[in-house]
Amino acid sequence: MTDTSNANAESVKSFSEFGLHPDLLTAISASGYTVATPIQAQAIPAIIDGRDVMGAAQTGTGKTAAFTLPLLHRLMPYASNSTSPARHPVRALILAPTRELADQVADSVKRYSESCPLRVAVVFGGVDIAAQKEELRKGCELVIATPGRLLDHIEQKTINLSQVNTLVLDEADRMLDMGFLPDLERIVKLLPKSRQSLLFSATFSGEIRKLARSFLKSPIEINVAPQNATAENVTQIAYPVSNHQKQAAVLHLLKSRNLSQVIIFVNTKIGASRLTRELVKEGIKAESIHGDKSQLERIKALESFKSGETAVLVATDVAARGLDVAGLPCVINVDLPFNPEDYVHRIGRTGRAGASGEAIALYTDHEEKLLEDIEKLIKVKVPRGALNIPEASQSRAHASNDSRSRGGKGERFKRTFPGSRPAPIDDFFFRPYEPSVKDPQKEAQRQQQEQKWIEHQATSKQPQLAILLGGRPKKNIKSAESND
DNA sequence: AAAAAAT
Repeated sequence: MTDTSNANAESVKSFSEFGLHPDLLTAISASGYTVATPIQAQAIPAIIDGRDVMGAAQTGTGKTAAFTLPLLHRLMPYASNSTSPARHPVRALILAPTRELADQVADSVKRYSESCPLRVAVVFGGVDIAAQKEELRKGCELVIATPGRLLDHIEQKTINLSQVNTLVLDEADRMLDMGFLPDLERIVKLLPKSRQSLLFSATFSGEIRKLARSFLKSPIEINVAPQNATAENVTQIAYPVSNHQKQAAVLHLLKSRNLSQVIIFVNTKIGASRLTRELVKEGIKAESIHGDKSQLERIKALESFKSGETAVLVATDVAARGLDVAGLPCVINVDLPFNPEDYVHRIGRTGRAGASGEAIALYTDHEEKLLEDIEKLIKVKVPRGALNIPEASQSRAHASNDSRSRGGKGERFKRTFPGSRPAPIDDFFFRPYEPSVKDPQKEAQRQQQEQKWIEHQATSKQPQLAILLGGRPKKNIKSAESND
């Protein structure tokens, strides 16, 4: 209801102006921040005042700090060194849609609260529940959770939410998309009625407004990002390819451009695993993240990407939203998302915090409609380009010729680099091919799935992927053009 | 059509 669009238009606020707790200011400046982003400038004072807030902001606008800082500020009076669990009831609850996001918010909270005796617990599925129970038993002022595991704790009576005076729903639109509404309702029912509620969402759809009406009380509305806008500092381009060229096109892009790091989005979990395997086979330092991986694998993949150890992260939409990889220069959409809004989120992983970024999309005839839908949504025409993929990489004939050499796969990369030495710049993308040790049962399952996929590809009359069968293509081998 | 989330 409050129009804030012209508030703070010209004023740049420094963090010291908000009256935040000195310990927080120390942590903020230790993180190298001095000036608040627009959403922070608007949200921090409102949250400190105890108001409910409904915030629309693209991720990468400093949204997380916009609520974690004032939240911690308000929790400060409760900070205590007491070891009595009774002295540490849960006073604030942050809910996020994916485990990675919950973890990421927790990272941010922990960074800002490092020096104060506030206790923070992170609660999500896919990991051992016993450790979480123990932390909760000891007591903690702030809990960051995904809804499913939180309900698990609620049922097991290992958490008590009766003292929660602040609720944060992060990425609320995503939570609705994922069907969390019933879970949210169950959780919110357990919270005191008189509390502060904060809701953050990429957009304010009708559904979100409805949610806000039922969970928030006369919220201050903050809208710093035009809806569905893509950052101006992200250069977009789309290349038409045929389906069987996609993999070769990715390799071509990785090798011809001087990209330090890139997230590659695909639409399926199997597709992510497959592409990753092929990239690794090509000597590229790639890892994948998707919902069929164990939580440990997901955490590890994300960590090694964030640390810069991995050059390419192949992801499903589990990573489309909110993930913050500092200074990521490029995102490649190998498949266009079914939902045009997801395109906006995916490419929002780059060009964050004012940096410039590049968003490359590959699209087939089949996906042209999707690209048009995306353009309608973002109200921008995505420039089309042309890729000059080396012919050898796309050759089917070559694939069958060369398939005998499969036994020697990876031979080329057998030499190993010394353990943890950082790779030289020129080798940044490349690392030796090391088949990983796998759970035989899972591996059989995976192979079955892959076989299904391959059969599907065959029946849908798509040419087999050259590289999938042929290993690393030799250059300058001419071949018949595929005719599609 | 896909993906995500408790086990």
